[in-house]
Amino acid sequence: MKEDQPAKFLPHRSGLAKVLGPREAEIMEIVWSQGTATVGEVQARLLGSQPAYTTVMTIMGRLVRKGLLRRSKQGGLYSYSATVGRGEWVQSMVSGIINGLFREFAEPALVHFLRRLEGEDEAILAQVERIIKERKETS
Amino acid sequence: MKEDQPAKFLPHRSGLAKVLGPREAEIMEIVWSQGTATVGEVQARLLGSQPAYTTVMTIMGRLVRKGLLRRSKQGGLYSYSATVGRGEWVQSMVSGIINGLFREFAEPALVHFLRRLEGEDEAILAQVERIIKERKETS
DNA sequence: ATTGTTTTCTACACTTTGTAGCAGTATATA
DNA sequence: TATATACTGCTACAAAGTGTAGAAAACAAT
Repeated sequence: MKEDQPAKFLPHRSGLAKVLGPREAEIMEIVWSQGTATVGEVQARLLGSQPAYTTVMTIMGRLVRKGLLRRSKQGGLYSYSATVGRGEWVQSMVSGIINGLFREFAEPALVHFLRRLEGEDEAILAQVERIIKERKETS
Repeated sequence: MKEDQPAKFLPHRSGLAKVLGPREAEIMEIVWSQGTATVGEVQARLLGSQPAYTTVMTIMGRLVRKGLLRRSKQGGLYSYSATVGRGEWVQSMVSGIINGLFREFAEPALVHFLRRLEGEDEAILAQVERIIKERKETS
């Protein structure tokens, strides 16, 4: 699994907007849900505050530049699709952030993780136990 | 412990510049190391690319606005000091990021955390074991 | 009071993101 | 084929955050 190391993480925002602009996030969600989409289709799905067609195009162009979308001519007009699946992308984004955190703030990060761990449910604690056990046997 | 929820986290930068501007970070480090500092003192310590006095002042003023510094008149000129200690600030900053991560991406965050855990040293694993044991006894 | 330092205020550049217009090209349909 | 419609490329602008610094006002020390 690649670790994408997103440019920024904004803890106070919600969803993917923690990492992308709110519009960018909205558009990625639409493309992921459709698998493939044209600018027009995306615009049509932006029900609430529907931005101009060209606005959607600009943003999608930027997403291509950022490597999140790819596009190919499909009978005269472009068809956009995500370069990686949503789950995969989220996982590598999250991993990148955690690694960035540990790279410089390992101790406080661990402190907080462990504190959170105390509140996790049984199944997860069991999994953690298993990891530790395996490590013991290996070393 | 408060959780400050920093506005942004930039995994690719180093040190506090992951959360503050590079200059802002540099200045905070100086203030933390001195305990208390004037604009002039901070400027004097910015050895490499020494910015103008007023540049330092602008940045320190912004840090006051952000709540990281506080200042008080000390015989005619301002004396700046951090509102919280470095360790404390780092801890709450890191906690805020991790919480922000878990709030929406709990599963991938946990996945990655556990994967990291496999590489941690004995002492930490022992600590994790203890946490789990305590939890078992409590419930 | 004159000089030198500090502070306040203001300004500007650059980047990212959201916004959109205009002009040109391609498609479709009469 | 000609014209309407849709799409694309390019350009532009605003707002926020950050780094930069000057001008002018306030203040301290001699």
